Amino acid sequence: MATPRPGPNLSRIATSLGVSVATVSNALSGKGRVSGQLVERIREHAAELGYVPSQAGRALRTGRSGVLGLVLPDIANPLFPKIAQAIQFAASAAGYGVLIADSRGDVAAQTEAINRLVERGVDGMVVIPRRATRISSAACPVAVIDTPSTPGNTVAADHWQGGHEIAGHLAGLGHRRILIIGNNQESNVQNDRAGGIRSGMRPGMHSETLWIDRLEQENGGDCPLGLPEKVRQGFTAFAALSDLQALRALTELQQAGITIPTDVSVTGFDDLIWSPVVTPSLTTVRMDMDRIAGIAVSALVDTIRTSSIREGMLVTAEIERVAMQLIVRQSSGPANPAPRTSEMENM
Amino acid sequence: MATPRPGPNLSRIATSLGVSVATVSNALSGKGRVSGQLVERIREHAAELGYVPSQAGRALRTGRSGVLGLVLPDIANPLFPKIAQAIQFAASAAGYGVLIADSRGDVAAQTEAINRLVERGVDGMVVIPRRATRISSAACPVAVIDTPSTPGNTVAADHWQGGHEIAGHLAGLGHRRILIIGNNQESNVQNDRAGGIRSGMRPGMHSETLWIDRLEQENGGDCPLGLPEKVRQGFTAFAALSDLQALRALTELQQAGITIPTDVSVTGFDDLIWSPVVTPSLTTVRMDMDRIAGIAVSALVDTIRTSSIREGMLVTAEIERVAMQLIVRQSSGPANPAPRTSEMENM
DNA sequence: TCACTCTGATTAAACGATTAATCAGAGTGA
DNA sequence: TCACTCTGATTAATCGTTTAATCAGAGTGA
Repeated sequence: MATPRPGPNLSRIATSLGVSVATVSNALSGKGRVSGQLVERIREHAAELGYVPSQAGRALRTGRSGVLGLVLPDIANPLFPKIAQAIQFAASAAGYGVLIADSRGDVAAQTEAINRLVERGVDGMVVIPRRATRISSAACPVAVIDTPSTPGNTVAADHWQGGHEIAGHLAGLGHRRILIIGNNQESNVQNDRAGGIRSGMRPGMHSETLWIDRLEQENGGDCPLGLPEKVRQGFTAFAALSDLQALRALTELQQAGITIPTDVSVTGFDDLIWSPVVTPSLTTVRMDMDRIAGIAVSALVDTIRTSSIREGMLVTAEIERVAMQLIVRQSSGPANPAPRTSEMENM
Repeated sequence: MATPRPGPNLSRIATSLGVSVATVSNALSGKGRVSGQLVERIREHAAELGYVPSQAGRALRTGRSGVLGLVLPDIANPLFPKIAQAIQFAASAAGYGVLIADSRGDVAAQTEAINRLVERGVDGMVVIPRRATRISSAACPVAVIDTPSTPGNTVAADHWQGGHEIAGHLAGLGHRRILIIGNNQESNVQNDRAGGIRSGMRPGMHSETLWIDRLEQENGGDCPLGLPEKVRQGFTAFAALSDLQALRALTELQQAGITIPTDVSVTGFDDLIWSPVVTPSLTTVRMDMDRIAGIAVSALVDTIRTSSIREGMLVTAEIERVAMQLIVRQSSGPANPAPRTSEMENM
């Protein structure tokens, strides 16, 4: 039943060198008062013994676990791999581990997931909220990554500016009628992106917004978006608020015999995994996840280090919006004043 | 500097009820000898005080952290969300937390990531290896999810059978010439899938395999696959070994004016997020990740519970292959004996 | 010489849980 | 009455680390 931890502990190093555990601890941590040469001897011996400090022992004493929680209520979002990777990388660099928690999309279960993380003793957590969920009850510092317009947001991509980039790109190509395609009207992120597109349009340009969630509520899931009809109405550019919707638009248009980018242009957001490999490759806007994660994690870690009492508080960072970068590929091109409507058949 | 853990501990409950901590511990864990009514009183009082056991204290004493590691060397794989979700869900149900670790695709960094997890004191870990990486050095039980043909595999989808399903489906639709499209010739998973397809073909059928990694090595990344040429050569079905490749094939064919499924059929693997929403929606084969994760985690947890000494061992499960399920959608249809090659132009 | 400071180390007390060992008392059988 | 068992509880040790408090000894100034 006894499961002794393998490897040496402070006590073994201490007796082996004929000093006290406190001295070994001080030597390794650089605190307290230990003579220079003894520090060296201890460090050397610890290294050759392959000493690894016990997280459990340390956590028990200090009250800090060295672990951050990552809450992803919308784990189905294909952005997840990038987010998780970036957060984990940043946390790892700061000496923290990352405990993941998702709630299968369920909104109520989000609180449950957060509580579980707190029970596990995370020192803080990074939350990417599904909607504008209020994170307040957590008993630890919380960094929120959503969009700058969300109250309580710590840091996020500047989705508005990203939309602005898209609009500028399309305007420069001569597009005048733009269809914005989103899939969740409640989403702060998507609304900011759409707002950015609209604000970036030049005089004489016109836009309309198609919300897929509403469309599917009426017509059932995975229904056609009716984009060929929109082409007939004179739209020459389709600006999706996520690459997934861009892909949906792209394939629906292609299937209807509409050629991209000759006939119409399609753009997306996020530069997801498939964007470079589909034909035509997708013009999109990328967020610098590494930088965002770095800022969020370092702000979180700072708060953890300075806050003496374990309290639930929203972390703030100096830089709170990170610019998005336009990636021009092959799905966007000069506006065609008269797309060949002959070939268009609604499937 | 002192950061007292919030909330009550065993000692507070004990003094508050006038009993000893040992009794409280016994009452809550159900071990030892405590009278029925005292157990009830203690449980009640603990509940109303909102007692949450300290993982650190428990971990220090028992040598068990209650945390599993999840190693995903190929985090760019879009399967990741499903895997992570399934593993986390299964682990959570078994009372474990999940610590993630990835190595940015770097093979050497995989060992590093594993070591970090061990240092953090995980009780065991689930590894999805990139290639046939030998996992042996870890100082804890390891469950491997790859493919049944990998030596040391714990549990996995029956990729071979999945390929068999695809081949049967295409054969039933009258296809005779199938192009298999993979992107990594080293991958055990992809080779099993391809092998399954070949073994499921009926007499008179012919297949060829296109490895994208080799093609890109010659022609540069994101190069066209040259599929229209293959159509001209008489291939009527394109069986990709992953939905990402299927998507690449689908869009390349559509762009060349080839209609799916009228002219040719395209199938994939994994039922990734975009498969139902592209046009035409993708016929694919899905693995039961929840079941696989459930089996892996419960086998892992069993091993952890029974192995008295902390040792590195490969976990085995009773069921080691889980059937894949064919999802027929709109990208596959009856073979067209003479696809209209007139419209085909190589981009 | 005495009081004082400074350095370099040690002692010992936590942190919170688990658990083997112990113990008081009641009941039982001879 | 004595020895024994059984029950229901307590005592105390332990896991590994951190850190405040203490201490011995050397150096210093008066």
